[in-house]
Amino acid sequence: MALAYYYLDTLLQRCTSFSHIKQLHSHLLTSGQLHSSPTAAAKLLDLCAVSSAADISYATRLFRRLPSAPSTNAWNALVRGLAQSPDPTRAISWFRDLSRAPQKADALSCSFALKACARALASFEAREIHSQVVRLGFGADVLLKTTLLDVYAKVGDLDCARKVFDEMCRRDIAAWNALIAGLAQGSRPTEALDLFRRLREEEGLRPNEVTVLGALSACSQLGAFREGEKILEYIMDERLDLNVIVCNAVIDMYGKCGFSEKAFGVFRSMRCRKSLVTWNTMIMAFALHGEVNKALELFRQMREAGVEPDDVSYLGALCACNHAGLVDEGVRLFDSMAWCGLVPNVKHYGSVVDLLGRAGKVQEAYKMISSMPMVPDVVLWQSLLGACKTYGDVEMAEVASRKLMEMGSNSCGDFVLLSNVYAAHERWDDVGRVREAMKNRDVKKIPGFSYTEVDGVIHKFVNGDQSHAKWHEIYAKLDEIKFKLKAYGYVAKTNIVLHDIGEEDKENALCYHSEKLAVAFGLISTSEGTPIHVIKNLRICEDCHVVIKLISTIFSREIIVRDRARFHRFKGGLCSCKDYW
DNA sequence: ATAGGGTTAG
Repeated sequence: MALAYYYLDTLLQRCTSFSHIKQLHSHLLTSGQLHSSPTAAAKLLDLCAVSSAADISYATRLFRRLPSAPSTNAWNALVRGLAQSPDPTRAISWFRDLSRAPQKADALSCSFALKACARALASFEAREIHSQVVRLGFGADVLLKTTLLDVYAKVGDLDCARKVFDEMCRRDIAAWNALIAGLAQGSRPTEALDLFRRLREEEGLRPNEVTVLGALSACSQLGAFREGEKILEYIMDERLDLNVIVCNAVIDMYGKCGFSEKAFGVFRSMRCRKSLVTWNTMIMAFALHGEVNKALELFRQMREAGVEPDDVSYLGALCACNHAGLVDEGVRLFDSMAWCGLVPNVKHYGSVVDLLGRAGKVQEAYKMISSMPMVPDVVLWQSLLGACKTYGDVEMAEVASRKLMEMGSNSCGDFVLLSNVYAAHERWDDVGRVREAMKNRDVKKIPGFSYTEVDGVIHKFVNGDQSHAKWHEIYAKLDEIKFKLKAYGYVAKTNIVLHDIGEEDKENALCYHSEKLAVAFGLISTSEGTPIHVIKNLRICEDCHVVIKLISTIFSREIIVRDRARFHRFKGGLCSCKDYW
């Protein structure tokens, strides 16, 4: 007997395991419904392809044995299921088959196929489907356009995403959200925030949870805490703080802007249930600030709160140990991952190698790299090389450098480190050889920059920068600083500068590092006693670290510097990193 | 009978 549709729907809902699906399949087969009703067939396919009990290979077999030509719905079930499967590229080829089939692709087919492109990072295919969307006459579909925009952003083609956005004749909040989030995730946070401002000022649309997430992520990257706090005010006004993901983003924003205590305040007082990500974000925030004990305490507490740590939690805890030089604790944590059934990934290895290397255990770090079950990446060898520089290990430095060359790394920093190791041993011929190799290769130098915010305006500096409107005053301040430092017995640490320039030039090269310019600018343009926040894209250099410590005493200022890896909080001549970084 | 936007990571 054929099942009535409402009865079929009930059955479909109750299918929670694969054996249920098979039972239903055989029932539809014996009752003849699979043949007589395309709807029933499509529904069964959908169940096989996308439900919790899904089995995509069963779905494809079922599809191929369909008695009559599959309906568009049947195709869609497959494309959707494949788009969510481990190999989303298969969805794209099924979509191509659909385009050649007598049944036409509809807007949904396109949407699912585009999702697959996003997951597979297939930008060429996304373009292809885009043109098909237009040809099929779905060019004005707001939902499809939003998907399209989102896909372009996710495959890294932000300019295309922007173009789709600009061409939309009607934009609702989701379209804005897609672009704001896309820009934030694509490391273009300034544009994301511009768009967020425009949305509020021009369009009269109300930002929702998703909007503020994109904007907060942009603030985290920029270290823009004033903007971040304004967004937090809006969140509280609109009661968006009932959403745990929003709370996580706020915690992250405070953490990345240098306020671990404020982050913890949000963590403690949030009105919704904490998720795994909440704990991980807070642990990482403490780690970033070098507050090991707080990070490890939270790591312990999360279990008591019934939240099992995952690989990201462990990474946060390892990172905390790394920033504090807790070697034994770090190694112990790393080893204990297996007890929880967690498999360390390259980042866990990276963290431990760095931890061992910084502590001077260069051999052990090397052993760790050699014993890794996956291919060590550039970052790992760079950590080892950095350790070799600190501890003057020439042989190991050569090993690491050779690996880096083999891997095609031609970043300036790698050469400079090796050259410094040789220089420390006064092996000038080798130094010259490295310099020669740098000239012969097309060495990439990442320009260092720092910036600081004053009255809502971001002031950015590069090394030796003279483009700022107030550069004369800034350099005058640095001269004053230089003079005062002498009284404290300061001598420039010129050993970290390349060796083919004169001693005085070396001192000058150091003297005008971007972070010093930013700090000097902070000193002359903010009132006494207010903290100065600086963000830097690279790691802070030894000389700047010494100088800024002294500045914090001489001028009684708290100076907070976020470098590539962590925060340095300078106060009263000391730094929160305890000179270990 | 199925569509768009989302947090943590060396």
